Amino acid sequence: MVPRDASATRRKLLEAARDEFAEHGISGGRIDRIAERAGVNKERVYGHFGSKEELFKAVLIRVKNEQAVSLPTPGEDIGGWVGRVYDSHMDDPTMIRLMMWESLHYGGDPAPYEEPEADHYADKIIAVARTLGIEPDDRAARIVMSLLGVAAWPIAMPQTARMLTGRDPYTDRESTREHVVRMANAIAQDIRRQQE
Amino acid sequence: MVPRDASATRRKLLEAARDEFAEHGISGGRIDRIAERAGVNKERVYGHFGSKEELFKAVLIRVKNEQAVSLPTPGEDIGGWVGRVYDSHMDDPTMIRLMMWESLHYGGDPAPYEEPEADHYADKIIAVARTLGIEPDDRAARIVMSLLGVAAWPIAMPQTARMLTGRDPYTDRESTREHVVRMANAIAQDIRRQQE
DNA sequence: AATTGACATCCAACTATTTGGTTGGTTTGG
DNA sequence: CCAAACCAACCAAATAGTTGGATGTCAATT
Repeated sequence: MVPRDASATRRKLLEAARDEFAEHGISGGRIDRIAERAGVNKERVYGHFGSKEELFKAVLIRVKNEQAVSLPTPGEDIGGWVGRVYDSHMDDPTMIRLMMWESLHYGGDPAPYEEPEADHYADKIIAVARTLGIEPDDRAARIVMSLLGVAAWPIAMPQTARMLTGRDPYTDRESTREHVVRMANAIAQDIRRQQE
Repeated sequence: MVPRDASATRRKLLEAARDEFAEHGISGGRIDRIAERAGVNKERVYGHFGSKEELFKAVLIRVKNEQAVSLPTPGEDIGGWVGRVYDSHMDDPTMIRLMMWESLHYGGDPAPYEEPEADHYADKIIAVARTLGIEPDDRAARIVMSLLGVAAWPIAMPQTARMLTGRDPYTDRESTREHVVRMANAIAQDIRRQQE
């Protein structure tokens, strides 16, 4: 029923596509290169996924699921958590790049595969809310969003960072990290203070 | 010496290219469409700019200069300023999209045209530093970067925002705005407190 | 004032190449 | 022997970039 391990081919294609799309986006990504990277014939892309667009979606779904587990979990120390998130993006910007391509491709509209129920971040929201002593509601969700943004922004927009600070955010990694942690702590501090 | 107003053609091309690239990026942007949008022959793109890549750079340079003047100037009220920045991006995401395409295209490396001297944000850094009572140095620059990030993040990453909050950041504009302003004030508050 | 030469602007049509997607046949495991 | 997986070769459409000639503008010349 499953001759010649098709699922392995599928996985190799997904990984190759993940790298290719992270680098070049959906318009710039080349099916030929993906097939070559995967060591598989080009036709297999269409056999498994149907089209370039569908392959792109499949990559995003897979990567988002992976990210749900690979992203550090927040503890008592909000700044420390945001620092770890910063580190993980810095070590491997694949995720951040894919999400930027996704955003640019689908614009403000929901991506066709998005299910609102699939909240990969629910545990993060709960953990942050507990640490901050607030309810895990919309407000907490938005705070998590902004904390993730504070960590990702200098990596997502290195040109802006460079123009503002005059330094390269990659060679200047340590001090950027310290700054990011401080911003996160400032936000956490402010929420805590409002609780009183 | 300048028959048949070439500079007008050039300007029309730049504006058409700005819109096209903001929508589709450099790989997805089509020279034919740009020429058509501008109401000009395709060859004029090459006459004026040489290549697609050069046209993209020309657009970025132009847009960054425009942004330097169109971006609100910070006053006493940091939150209010960040709120206005949020509004301007929300009303017209062209700038934010172009900078995302730029970042993805050139990666961490400096874009070939970047001049470190051209600090379009110097006045913003000075104004923010004054309001916060700190020196207009690296630290102040990084703070401005993060404040701009806080304003732009929900617009740059609507998918993330939606997945986290379960709401559409575009229809949910007002409360997102309030949140962004609060984050900015939290950061400002924290800096001020440290001054004591 | 009219003519003309020089030159820059502009365009329709063309080209070489790339690219997403397809097809027809071959291999492989059950 | 059958169905699914696989592949080499192929195709039509799209696309960045080019070419050769036409058209408009200015300035020098008559």
